[in-house]
Formats: sequence, C-alpha cells, structure tokens
Amino acid sequence: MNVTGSPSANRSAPDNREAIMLAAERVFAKDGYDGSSMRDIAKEANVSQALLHYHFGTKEKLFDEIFRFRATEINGERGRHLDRLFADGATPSLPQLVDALFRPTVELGHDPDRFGNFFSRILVAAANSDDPHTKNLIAQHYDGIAQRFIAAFQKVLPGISHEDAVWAYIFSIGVGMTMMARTGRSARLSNGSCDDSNVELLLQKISAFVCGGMNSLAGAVENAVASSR
Amino acid sequence: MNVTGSPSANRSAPDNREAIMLAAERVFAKDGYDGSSMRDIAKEANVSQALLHYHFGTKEKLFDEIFRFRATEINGERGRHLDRLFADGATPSLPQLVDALFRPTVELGHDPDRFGNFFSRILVAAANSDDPHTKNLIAQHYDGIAQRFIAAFQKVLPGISHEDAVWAYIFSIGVGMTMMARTGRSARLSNGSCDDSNVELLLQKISAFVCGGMNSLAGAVENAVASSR
DNA sequence: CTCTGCTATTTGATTGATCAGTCAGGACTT
DNA sequence: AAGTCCTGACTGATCAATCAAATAGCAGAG
Repeated sequence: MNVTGSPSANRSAPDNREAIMLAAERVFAKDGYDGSSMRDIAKEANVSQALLHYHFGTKEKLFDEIFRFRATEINGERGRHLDRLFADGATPSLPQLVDALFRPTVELGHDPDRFGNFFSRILVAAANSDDPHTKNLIAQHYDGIAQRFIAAFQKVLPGISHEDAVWAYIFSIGVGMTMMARTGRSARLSNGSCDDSNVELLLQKISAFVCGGMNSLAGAVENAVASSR
Repeated sequence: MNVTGSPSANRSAPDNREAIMLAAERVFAKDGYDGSSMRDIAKEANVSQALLHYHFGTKEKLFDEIFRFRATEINGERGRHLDRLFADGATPSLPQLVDALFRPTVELGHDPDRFGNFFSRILVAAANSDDPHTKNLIAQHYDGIAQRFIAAFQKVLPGISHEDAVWAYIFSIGVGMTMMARTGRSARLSNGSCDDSNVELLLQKISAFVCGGMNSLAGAVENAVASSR
C-alpha cells in the first residue's frame, strides 16, 4: 500500500494519485459504489478527502477513471490474444477462444505485482447494474471487444447464427461472472472441496462448461425444444 | 399501486404494509440497497417515512423481509417442481431439471397478477455481493434448494462427480443471472435481434447452453485440458 | 344507540450522523 | 515568484431513525 518506504512522507507528489485509485478500487470492490464514501477512500489511501476532489473532481469521475484504466488494460490484452489466435489466417480452437475471453481478467486479479482481484468485483457489479451511466460504461469499454469475440465465435462454430453467437457470448460472460464474484459459495455448497481461488482449475472447469454450452447452442435445436415442461 | 379505488383514502389499515414492501422492492431493484433511501421508498408507497420504521424497524429488516418473502415463494415452487419430477422413483431429463431451476424465478417476474421482475434484480445483486449479511441471506434461503438441485444433477448425469455437480450448479446460476439482470445488452450487441424480454425463447436458449455445458463437464476431461493456451 | 376507553396505525417535526463537494491558504519544487 | 500538490475547516444536503401527538376501529358499558 505504502509504495515508498518512508512512513509519514507523502512528499513524493505524483504517487498519491495512483494510491487513491488503488485505495478506491479496494473500497468500491468491497462496498459498492453507493456503499463507498469519499471519506472511507481517503482514509484507505492515507490522504485528505479534499485531495480526492483535487485529483478527480467527483466521486463519479474517480470511479470512471478506475473503470477506464482497468478495462483498457484487460481488453487490450484480450485483443492481443485474438490477434495472435487469428494471425496469418489461422482458425483457433474454441477452448483457445474461451481462454482468451477469460484469462486476462483472471490474471489481473492474481498477478502478485498488481493488486488483488478487486476490479473483478467492480466489473461484476457494473455488468449487472441497471443504472444508465454504469450501463454506458460497459457499452463504451466492453462492447467493442464483445463484437470481436462474437465474430470469432461465428468463425469457430460455422453453423451458428449471429443471434446464437450473441447469446453464447452473453451466457459465457455470465459463467465468468461467477468466477469473478468470488463469493465462496462453491466452497460452502461442497463442504470445502470446490475452491474458487484455484484459478487454473477453475478456468478448466469453466472452459469445459462454456465450450459444451456453445457447441450445444450451435448444433442442437433438439436439445432446447425438449425443455418446455 | 392504489389497491382500493378511492383516491386519497389510506383508510384501509393493513394494506400499507404490503404497499411498502412492493414499493421498496421496486426502489431496491432500481437503485440497489445502498442507493435507495427510506425517503424514496416512502414517497413511492405514498406513506410517511416514519411508517416504514413502524412496520419494519430498520431499512435492513425491510430488505430482509422482502428477500425472505420472495425467496420462500420462489424456492417453494422450485421444490414442488423437484418433488413432481422425482415422484414415484422417476428420473427426469436434464432439460426438465434445468427448467425447474429457472422457471419459477422467471415466472414470478412475468406473472401479470404479481408485480414486475423487480425481485430478479435484487437477487442478482445479492448473489454477487461481498457483504457478509447479504451472503448470509443467500446461504439461508438458497443453499438448501441448491443442495437438492446438485443431488438431482448427480442422479441425471450418473458419471459426474459431486464437485463437478457443484460447479455445474454454480455456472448454471451464473447463466441464469444474465437473464434476470435484464440489462438489454443482448439487444445492443445484436442490433435488436436478441430480445431478452422474450422469456420463453430465452429459456430455450439458456436450456440448450446449460444442458450442453453440464454434459460437457460431466463427460469430457478432454475438452477442458486442451484449454491451457 | 351512544358514550368511553383501548389498541393499532399513521404522521409531522426533529435528531445527530454522515454525505459529496468547496475554499482559502500552506508547503514544497523549480 | 510561479505553479503544483495538499490539507483543515467548512457548507448545505441528505441520511436512517425517533418521538409525541393525532386518528381510526373496535370493544364493552350504560
């Protein structure tokens, strides 16, 4: 948290801006946007509340800046994964595509050089929000890369319609959310044997589920129709 | 909203308690727990703010009461579905099981006699929350029926391990959340052709995806292992 | 049929706490 | 001296919760 070693010294100027963003990310992740106060964030960052307004203006702009920063980081990485997978006219496998979809978000949360999986929680809350401003954030930062993945799904699953590719994307994101939310519910429901902090295993499980789901959605009408009770 | 026909008459006493719960459900669904104020709820219910505290004590108790009421309603119905499917030692199909999992929540949101799909939004927020009290609400009202569904999955997919049945449940709920959140994102990503308000179609798509995912998780190690980039 | 007291319901007014945001000025750097 | 960074003190608004007092419905007594 204290980036420099010095105990009381806030004298290195530009560090505080980043410290505020990291502190705010933690507080927003824990308490949600409305549940977080500028006071709490200031205390977590060890600066005065006024400094938050000096650097970011308003609470909303502070939140937006965190969201923009992380989303750019994550989706840049996701885009580079896609570039690599489709380089030289290659066609990747579905599991490779699914891996590109989830790994960057997951790895941000587990890079020991970077900080906790706090943004994942913020993202989950934002993705399910009804607030127009929050929806707009998602649209602005995530719809572009979503379209790339949807198009990629159509290439990898030749039979699938565009509509079903959109559903496949939406549903897959829903599965990924359960991983990002990290509520510990899987451990509770399995008496401890399902550990949602073992990311590599979790990615394997998710990949199996999501790939199976997509294939089923792409290929099988028969499966779906039988579902009407 | 005004249950009696009379315009200014709040003269029928016991109705206000229910009116407050319905109004609070709407407000909580729209603005979230922390984003909602007792003032707003009182205004929405056309009663004084003090009456909310008279009937429910605190904001938290009001929320808990709504959650308890709806969860009991939904999970009672889900339990009855399970009873019917397994009556006389029968073994249902996987799509039937998935239908029992999602339909009660969805139909609560679309019964014209009842009110909007407001609770779905509350549920989505609660399911992804990190707050201990909210987690406890989920555990208290949803873990029991979850265990029943997990056991049912194991019966319908004989090869599946208990752990994978837990993952299957968790992931399926994640997919269902995308339906309950109703953010309109699918319409945006598909230029309007994917409508998340056509519930029967949506249930079919979800059933196809979830059943495929479960089958894949149950049967295939080979699918998963290939996923490591 | 009316008067009287009892309980449940409802409200306006108010409390102290907390909220996001402002501002004048201090301190450090160049 | 100019500019950036930073803070303590403050503002008005809004928050959940409280409370005394008003009202309605209903009981039994006369």
